[in-house]
Amino acid sequence: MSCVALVDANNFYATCETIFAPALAGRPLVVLSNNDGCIVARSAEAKALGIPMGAPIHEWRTVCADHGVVIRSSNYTLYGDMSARMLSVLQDACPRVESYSIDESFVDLDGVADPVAHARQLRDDLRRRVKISCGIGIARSKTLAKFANHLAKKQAVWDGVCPLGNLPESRLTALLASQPVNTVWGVGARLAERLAQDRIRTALDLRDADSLRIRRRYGIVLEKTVRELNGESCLALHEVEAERQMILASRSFGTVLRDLAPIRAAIAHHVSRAAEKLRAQGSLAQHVHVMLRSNPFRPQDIPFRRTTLVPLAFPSADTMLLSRAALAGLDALFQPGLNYHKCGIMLTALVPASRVQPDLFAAGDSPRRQQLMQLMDRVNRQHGRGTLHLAACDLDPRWEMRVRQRSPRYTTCWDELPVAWCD
DNA sequence: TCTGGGGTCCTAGGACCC
DNA sequence: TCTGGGGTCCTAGGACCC
Repeated sequence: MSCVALVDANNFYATCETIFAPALAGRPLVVLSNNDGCIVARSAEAKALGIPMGAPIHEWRTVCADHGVVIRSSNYTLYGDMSARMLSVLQDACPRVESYSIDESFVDLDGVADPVAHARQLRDDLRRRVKISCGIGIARSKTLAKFANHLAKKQAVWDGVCPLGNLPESRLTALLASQPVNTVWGVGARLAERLAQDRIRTALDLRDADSLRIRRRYGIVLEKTVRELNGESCLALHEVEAERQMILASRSFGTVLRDLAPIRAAIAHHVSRAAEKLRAQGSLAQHVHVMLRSNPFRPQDIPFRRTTLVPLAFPSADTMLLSRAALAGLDALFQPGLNYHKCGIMLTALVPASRVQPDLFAAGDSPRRQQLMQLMDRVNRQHGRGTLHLAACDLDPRWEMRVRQRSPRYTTCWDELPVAWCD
């Protein structure tokens, strides 16, 4: 792979919100995280108001009110569906595509006669067919393609497509020198701080650093980054999504909880979601971890943050069995008298269901229960998530998160289809 | 009042084995 | 006086990503 493109949607969640509500286009808009807590996406107009990524919304309510900012809860059903549409447009045009995140894909352009023309065509297709505008970076390695994409979005001169490979060396050097080291993929705030002590402050400094020294001081991951910045492709394109090594389901509560009952209902709910994912990838879990914690941002609360591991007697994907294990773990963790804020479960030590031999003595999931799980998954796929669920999930709804301003699920829910005209 | 969720990979250190 | 060395496996924690 010596020519790779990164296609990345601009303001993806914010754009999704405007596609079926065109009256919102051109207005400042922010999308909130789960539980309506933080700002996780902003339209260009909201960015122009100085509203930062990741800020808690309550600190920005006044600014939003003063400037008529539209506030939306996140609608992952809608974003997931728009993401699938983007991916299918890319796959129509390119044989080798890696879906890297909900709004980004790597595309192999090796052997394409005119990669820039190809990228421009892709960009037009996405705009026409999905109404999403993208930036595209093209380079010799994934890390450089990410860097190019960053430039394509940030600097208007590129008109959305930045091909690093076509530039004279002096221009590339100047571009790398113009960007701080933390704009490089894989360099976060912590690493940037440490690198600065070694006088590595720009992307160029990192590219020109001694890779052996980087390996000794920072590890093998950053060494690969350095080599990638030098145009050596070290990170392969992953066309098929790998099976998950762990499956996590957690949520903060809509309100502070002190009782065990609603937390038990939450855990049963999280196990159900995780077990569904587990069965979807054809795996069994051997360990269930349960997590329970207080709100770290409330200094008046007694800090609490604990995890417990419940090993299973045999690998399983049975919601009821996993749930029983998780609830036992929760009961062991729970202490009366504390304010709780979030709980979750994690399934680990996953093995492919096909590889587990049924043991004569240690029983596995019984065939009848496997059939029941298959039926449950089928019903929930056809009639909506949660149609068939454990009674334990219903016992106490006080844990449920806040979703005050979610837009309709325009593309995946019959009752919420957009109305084009009416009498 | 109010601060997300779901992943990956690497490393260090301890237990254990021969 | 003096107490090995190399390997594996597991876990916890840290850093990163979107």
